Amino acid sequence: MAQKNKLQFIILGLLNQQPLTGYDLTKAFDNEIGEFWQAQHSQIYPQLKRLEDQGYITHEVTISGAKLEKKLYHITATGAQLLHTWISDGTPDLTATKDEFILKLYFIRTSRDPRLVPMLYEQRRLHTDKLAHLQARLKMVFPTKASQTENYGHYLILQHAIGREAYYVNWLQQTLLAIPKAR
Amino acid sequence: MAQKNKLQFIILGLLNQQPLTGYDLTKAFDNEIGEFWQAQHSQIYPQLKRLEDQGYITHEVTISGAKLEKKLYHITATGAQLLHTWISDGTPDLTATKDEFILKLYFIRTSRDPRLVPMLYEQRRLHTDKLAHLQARLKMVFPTKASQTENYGHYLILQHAIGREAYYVNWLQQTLLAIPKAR
DNA sequence: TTAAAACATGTCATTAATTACACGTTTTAA
DNA sequence: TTAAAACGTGTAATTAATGACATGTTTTAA
Repeated sequence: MAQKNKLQFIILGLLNQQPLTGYDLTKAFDNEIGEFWQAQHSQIYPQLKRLEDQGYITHEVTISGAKLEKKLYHITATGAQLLHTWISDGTPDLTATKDEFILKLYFIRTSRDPRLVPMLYEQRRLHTDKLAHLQARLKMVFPTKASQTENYGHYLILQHAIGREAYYVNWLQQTLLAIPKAR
Repeated sequence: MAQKNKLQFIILGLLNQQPLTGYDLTKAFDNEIGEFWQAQHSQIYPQLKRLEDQGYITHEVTISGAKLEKKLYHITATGAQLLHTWISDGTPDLTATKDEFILKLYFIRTSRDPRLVPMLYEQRRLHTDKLAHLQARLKMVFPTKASQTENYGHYLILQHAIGREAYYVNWLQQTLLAIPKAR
């Protein structure tokens, strides 16, 4: 079942909150949703066309300034229904995380491999930075209890991502400590 | 830089351990390496041809039984060099995990959404099963201290995957407990 | 002995995704 | 005032990946 085109559901999910242009949707992937999903505008515009052909969204043209045409997309009732169905349906496939570092590690045969320790150091630095970044985001996006309740799912996944990174950093640390001091 | 064709490196990594046929490589994705990376034979055979065209591998034909031809692939010196370079090079891109459940969660706005609790239960069941599966694998594949040392990288990533799943299950559990009892 | 399962190797069609190409408008700051 | 940055919408070429199509051999177990 391939990647099952999740982009269509992300677009529907975002349009379900408010009408947006293709450009707005593209920006959304640079901001919050970009933390855990990526898409380029070259993928978004054709997908908008397909969703509209299928009747899941519609658009109205608005003029910005003197003549710049913007297409503001709205979700339709059937689109909202499709979104609801997707969320309600089971999610039984735990997609294996394609982590390139983990893949490389698989080919390291012994703890004496000189490439191992530098690899672990690099990853510890990267994941420590990522953790700090996510913690800063949580503080910025959800500063109050009320804000957490207002957008509960988003709050949960940010929290989850922080916990995941914290685990990753901790595992790297423990692994570094467990490696015999060479020679 | 797209997906950067990691399959080629996986093939090189496996051939670096011992000569294998396309079929053997396909099987490897059903077993150990399949825990964290997927590939079908329809992707593997063309990739073998490309790697051979580029001089990174060669093959010899052997006859199995009366006339069944098997192509046994070997890594070349330049292939081994390419593999080494890939492993030694930095791995600075932390690929965002495309977890469909997390994506759905993003669109859940409040803790009273009736879809939320069933979703969390399903994921808890799935990740609990996955955790048990990985723990069983660890016991089976690495029963002794010696076996862990013999294939250290593989041991590390299995351990890592177990820790990751344990964290996931724990987070789901905590999240379920934190949700107000409705109504 | 015979049928199913496993072994073995390929191609083709389609979809998903990235990068690059392409064009034009509006706003903002030097 | 003018140039850069941001806004805004598309297409084309290429690559990666899946699922289906296609064919044949060998081994194993009923």
